[in-house]
Amino acid sequence: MSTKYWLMKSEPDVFSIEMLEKQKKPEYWDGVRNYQARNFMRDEMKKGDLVLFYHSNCEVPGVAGIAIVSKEAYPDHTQWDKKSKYFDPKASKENPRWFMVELTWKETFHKVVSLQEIKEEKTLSKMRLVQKGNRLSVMPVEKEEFDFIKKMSKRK
DNA sequence: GCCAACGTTGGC
DNA sequence: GCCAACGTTGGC
Repeated sequence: MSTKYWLMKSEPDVFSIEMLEKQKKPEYWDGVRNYQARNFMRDEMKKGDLVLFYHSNCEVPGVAGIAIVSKEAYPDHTQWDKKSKYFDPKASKENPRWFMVELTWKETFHKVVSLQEIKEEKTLSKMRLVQKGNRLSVMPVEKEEFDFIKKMSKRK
């Protein structure tokens, strides 16, 4: 199996790449409540896949670093937790609806590759991220796009 | 904080 | 199964 590449969004106020780096342990990616995003995580994400860690809903939205999938999809426990904002009354233990993966920190970019810069690159114009109205929090990216963004993070 | 673009829900 | 109403995401 070859490595796949992904982009996952997180609000840095809630959870940032810096927090992932500091905690020195994997983070489970709970709270995904979108079927398309779930399917990507549950069906396609494999251990060792590489993830562009994207900061959304903040001053400079963009890719802030790289993480690696360290555990493949398993049921998201917050769906059964009545006190959680992610509680889903339609999910049962026998038939879980929502899944999550675990990510381990790999790299924090010296500078964030901003959404604005990404939009300016013709090479990246096919990314789902820059297409109109895209709100997916988990999406696949091409190896070429992944490598290109990594290269952009090293620019002056 | 605004609002466009979606996704989901529920009445019919 | 349609679609209006509502909720959410996320850039700005």
